[in-house]
Amino acid sequence: MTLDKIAALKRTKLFEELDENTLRVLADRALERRFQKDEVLFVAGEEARGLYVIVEGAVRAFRVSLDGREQVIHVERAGATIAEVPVFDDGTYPSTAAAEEDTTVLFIDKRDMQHLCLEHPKITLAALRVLAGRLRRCAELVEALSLREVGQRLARFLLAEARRSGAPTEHGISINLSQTNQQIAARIGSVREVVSRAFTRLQHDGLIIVEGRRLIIPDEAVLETFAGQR
Amino acid sequence: MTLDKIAALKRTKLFEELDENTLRVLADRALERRFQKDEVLFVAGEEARGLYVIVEGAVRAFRVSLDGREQVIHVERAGATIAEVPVFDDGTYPSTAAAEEDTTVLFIDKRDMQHLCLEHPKITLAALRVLAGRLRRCAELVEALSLREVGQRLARFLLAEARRSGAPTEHGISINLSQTNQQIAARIGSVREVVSRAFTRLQHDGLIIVEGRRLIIPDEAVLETFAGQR
DNA sequence: GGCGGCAAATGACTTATGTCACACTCGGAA
DNA sequence: TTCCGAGTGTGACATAAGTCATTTGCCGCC
Repeated sequence: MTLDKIAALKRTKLFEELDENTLRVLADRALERRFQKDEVLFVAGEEARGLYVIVEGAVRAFRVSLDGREQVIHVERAGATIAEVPVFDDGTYPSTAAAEEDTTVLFIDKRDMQHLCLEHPKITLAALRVLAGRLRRCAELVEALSLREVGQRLARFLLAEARRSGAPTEHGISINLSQTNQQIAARIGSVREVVSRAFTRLQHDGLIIVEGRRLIIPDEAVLETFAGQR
Repeated sequence: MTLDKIAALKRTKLFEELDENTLRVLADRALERRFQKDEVLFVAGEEARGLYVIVEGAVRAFRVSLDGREQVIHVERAGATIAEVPVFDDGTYPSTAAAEEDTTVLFIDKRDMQHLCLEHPKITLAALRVLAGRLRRCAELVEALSLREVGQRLARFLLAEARRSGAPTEHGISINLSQTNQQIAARIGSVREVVSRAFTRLQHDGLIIVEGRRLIIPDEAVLETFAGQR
């Protein structure tokens, strides 16, 4: 069904401004693909063939060290796109990408994208905004890795999760952690055990309340201060 | 003198494709400013007013920790631009920027840039490529900080310097280091002393030959292997 | 209702990195 | 030449973070 493809495209920052006709054409050329959790979409260094629109699920872009440790560069969810960088600068994929959960994507050929950009300058502008945002986050990550310790990085991660999926309750913001400590570690640049200890520490200091995989941030401002957020 | 302004603009990736007339108009509206070494162009978090084109010298964009340690996000030299991100996504400056040496820049108002983009889609495309490249490097930096140790990060830094300003000699690639160990530390995410030791180590292992602030990389490939470069 | 397996917690230990202190080198200015 | 200051080198030490091994807890499934 072409219909939900169109809807999926329209949800993205990149294509939200396209008219119905162009969307339809694009949707026709877009390939639907499904990936199971941890299945790899593409590998860093490969020649890039196109862009991925996430219809459902989530994808992480990451790098791996020789000993197998992963560092996540960014995670994108439904409505976002992956692999814009190599599509726009004609290089290889800068990171490896894998499904963070079972995921459905639309694949759009690089050439289709490039033609589209020439005909619809709005897409180029939208892409520019997307990349600018990603660059901001990337700089943030660099700062965190270099200048903050693990506890602070975890605090920042939790604050981000709270903003993304947290629910206010009478005792504070409640979060259902969908990630394992392992996954969190890969995002904040650490390892499982250290994340586990950092959690214990935050809880002990009263900055968070942990109940299994659900947790509560009693006071966002206090946690932000601890995180050294500006 | 408007003439050298035009030349300076034409040297950039962003404006190289503009015709003489548009360049002239842009040059007229561009403000020339000079900064001494370590003078600050703008501070992270400030409302962004415009874009900087580096005419001469170099500028570093960085973040600082509470205890004053700096982490450089990127360094740009003559012919490059600084602060595209906030100009294109209308936010605040993501990092603080300071002159890495005595520097001359052209300041272009954000609005001028935005108008220019609407009238000249090529600029938008060029900007896209610039940001894509920057994102690549930023991901590289994240990987290095998270998954490589200081010795490897230093090796990567030296390889990059070799490519930028190295000269081939009969004994290998020769580099004149213009940065102090302090500056290098801020770029690779470490501190002066540790960089100093890392240098000693690389030299001891025969990966580099040091003669004061000039050094030689006898075998680029070997150093690359050590750096864990793909 | 018990079994199996994955993830979390935790103690014990190692290590890379950062901190502090101090001595040394070098080049420019007077 | 001598002095000065900035930058470098290096030993001694502190510590956050990573590694390893083991236990505990939880949850789904047979």
